Amino acid sequence: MHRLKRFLQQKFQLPEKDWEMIKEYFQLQFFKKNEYFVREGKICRKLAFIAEGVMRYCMFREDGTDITCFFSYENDFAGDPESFFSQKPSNKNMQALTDCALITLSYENMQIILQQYPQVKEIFAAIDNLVMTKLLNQRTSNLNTDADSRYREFMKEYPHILQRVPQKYIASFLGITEQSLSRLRKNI
Amino acid sequence: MHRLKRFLQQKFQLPEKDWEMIKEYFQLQFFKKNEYFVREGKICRKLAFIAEGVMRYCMFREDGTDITCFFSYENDFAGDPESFFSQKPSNKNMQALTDCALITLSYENMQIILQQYPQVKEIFAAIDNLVMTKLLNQRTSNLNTDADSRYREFMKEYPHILQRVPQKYIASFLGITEQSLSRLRKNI
DNA sequence: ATAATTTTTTAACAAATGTTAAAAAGATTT
DNA sequence: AAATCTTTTTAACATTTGTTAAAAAATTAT
Repeated sequence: MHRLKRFLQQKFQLPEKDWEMIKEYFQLQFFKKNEYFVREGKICRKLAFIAEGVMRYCMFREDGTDITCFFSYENDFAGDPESFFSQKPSNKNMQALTDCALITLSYENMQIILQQYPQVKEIFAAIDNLVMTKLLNQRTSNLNTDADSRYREFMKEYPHILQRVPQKYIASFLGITEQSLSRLRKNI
Repeated sequence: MHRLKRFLQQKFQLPEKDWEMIKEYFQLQFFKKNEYFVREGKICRKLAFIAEGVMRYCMFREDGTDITCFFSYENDFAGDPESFFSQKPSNKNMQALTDCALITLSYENMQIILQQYPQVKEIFAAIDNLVMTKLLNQRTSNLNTDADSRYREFMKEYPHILQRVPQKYIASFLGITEQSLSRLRKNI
């Protein structure tokens, strides 16, 4: 819990007393490696702050290929905003790649917070912006270069993830096969 | 102007009287084909609603390659949110690909609206969500398939854009060269 | 209309990545 | 510790995409 508090205070100057008011609406939940936090076809009923662990946002194509859209780890958010805010079934999955500690907020509790403590709306909006910016930059960074450069950039940008997740997921994130990734790693 | 009004009313149920109050803060601006709305290194001082035209969000690599991150057209938004909200220089460009009619909102005017008409905040937040969702799905759709499938998916998803912009931009959006795109188009 | 510029196509060859299959290495369970 | 399962590497060959250069087609400017 303490991690979320520190994050909100440092990044968004959430006042101590506001934290005291809203903290009871959050719940600390643990997910084992490979468990799913969001499932295709089901409604995403909670958003989460990742206190500990690495997760991936992924899709499964009809032909069986498994695509990692992106990774999230400590101090980032998890969940499918599209499904969460609309409370309609998600078309994506979010999976824990390590044992994870998530601080979750249910849809109902979010409603309560927004109604009772409207000053917190600004923070929710700021988080939205943060996530949007992350998405914008991610799309940007790995386009139009060969797999080798993409992997080098990945190593620079996400050194923390590199050690903690199987290469197959990194490969699918980069848009190549695990064999290709293994091959290009030889030349580095 | 009328297009923005209709959009906000239909999508977000903006009340007529709210529109009457805020409309004076927007400005109708025209951009000629190939002109830039956002420039790398400059602060994005306005956000825009695209009333007419097609734009692209792009980057120029040091090696001279020109990357199209994505396209936007009628009823979508334009501008670099990261630069706009932080009022720091942008690292991206937004270029008109056809003659465009934009309904713009300056940073100063946004501040005024948010202060004087706080009920509009919800709509701004909803727009943020809309943009985020678009970004999420875009990242998702064109990963881990060959260029041919990506192009076919692009045709399905963005039939409007197809006819209106040079193929080289579509190629750079798909992550291939214009020659490769031309080649695969032969087989369709 | 003509000229100039930009965009699209074509082709031959090079380089990168996919596919398949198998072995090796590493991790996890019994 | 052994057995099982998962991940990573390797290799040969096929396919896709990039590169270079040039011509053709389309668009824009004079």
